[in-house]
Amino acid sequence: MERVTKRPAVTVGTRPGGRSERVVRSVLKAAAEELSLSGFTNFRVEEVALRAAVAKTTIYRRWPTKTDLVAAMLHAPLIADDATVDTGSLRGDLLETLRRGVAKGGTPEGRAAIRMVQAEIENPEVAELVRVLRRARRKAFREVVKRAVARGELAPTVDSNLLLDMIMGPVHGRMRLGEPVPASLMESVVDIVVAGFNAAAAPPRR
Amino acid sequence: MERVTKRPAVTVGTRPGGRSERVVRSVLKAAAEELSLSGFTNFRVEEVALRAAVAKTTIYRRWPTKTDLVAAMLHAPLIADDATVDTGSLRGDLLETLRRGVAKGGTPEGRAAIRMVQAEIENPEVAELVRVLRRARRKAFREVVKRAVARGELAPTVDSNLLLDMIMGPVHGRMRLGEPVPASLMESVVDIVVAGFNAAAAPPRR
DNA sequence: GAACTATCGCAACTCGAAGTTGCGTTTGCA
DNA sequence: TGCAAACGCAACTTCGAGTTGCGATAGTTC
Repeated sequence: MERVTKRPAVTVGTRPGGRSERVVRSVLKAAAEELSLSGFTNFRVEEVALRAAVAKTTIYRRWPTKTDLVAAMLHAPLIADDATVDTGSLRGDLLETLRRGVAKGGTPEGRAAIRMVQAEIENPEVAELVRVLRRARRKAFREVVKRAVARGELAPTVDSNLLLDMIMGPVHGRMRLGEPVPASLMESVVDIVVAGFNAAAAPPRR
Repeated sequence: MERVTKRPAVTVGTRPGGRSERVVRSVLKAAAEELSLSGFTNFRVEEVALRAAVAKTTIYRRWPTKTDLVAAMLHAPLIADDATVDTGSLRGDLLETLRRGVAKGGTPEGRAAIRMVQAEIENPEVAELVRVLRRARRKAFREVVKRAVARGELAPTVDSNLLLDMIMGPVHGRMRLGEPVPASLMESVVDIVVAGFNAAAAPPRR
């Protein structure tokens, strides 16, 4: 006479409305707060449960590990505003792209995200998240380059990924250390990179 | 009748020879192995003790925290080869600087170091370590720039720190994700940056 | 609006790794 | 040769991640 009552260990999401939605929202909000207060390393799931006024088990049933929770929390906002920038000029677009990146990485959440990614880069899910975000960003940026080429501001042969890395890379170090990134620095970087791409493309070096 | 036998909780290093030296060396070696095998997050002090055939307490008495141990292990090798590069040309010097940086960051220890720095950047000692290393690197690089200016390859007004960031930054992202950094990429970066600095310096933009 | 069950709350767990303590033993060094 | 610095060992504390079992609540379906 076996009682075969299915007891799902993990919340599956067949009941998305009402209470469940409230729980998810308040947990993610509390997670964001905890992340910006404590950073990833000192992020405590129990503290999130307290903030969200929710049982710790409820959290673990929906997000099996701390990393899952943080990743879920970061996913939406980070992937959201990949709306294409379009200011009308290459310089403007690059500056705007850079500004947005710095704005993202400059917030406590952004820095925490970078930290998490670093600390957990061996974690396949985190690595996959990084790949997804990067792919989205590179794809969006390809449009910027395409328009610049159409305007004659760039050679058609430019490597858009390299261009993106070259404007974002130099400021990443400062962002990672929590240092400010002044607007003048962003402008210098963009100007030098643009000049460099033009000069390197026009005369075939040497 | 108080017995005032001083029992120092932490090893102070008044006895640097013989056994102590052997202990320090084998622990640091074991720590390096463990770091490259497990990364910083999964780095277990007890495992280091086993590898080094040393008591766990011995480790803790000399390096009070896991971070201290890893930092000590990284300090020597990372700060070591800051011998000035001098190939005779700016392009060569930049390439060599970039190559060395990539070589450092490409090893398992290097990646682990980057990861540790990220994860523990709130830790004052780690932050200080980063500042020290960066200061040393920037100082060494200033010589490179000075010689290039003397040769007339750069304007005297260049910001050497910016130049360093602009060659190292773009490849850092790949290094952090454990991706390869092909030589062709390094050359592209250097060429574009050099061209950019020259072009941006000569005509005062606009 | 009644029943079915997904989801939640609660309390008490296990587990693993960091870091500690006390004491006896070895060994560098004066 | 002797004293204290440094080590070995074993048992301990602490803390946070993740688990388990069961009863209570509340979406959803008919």
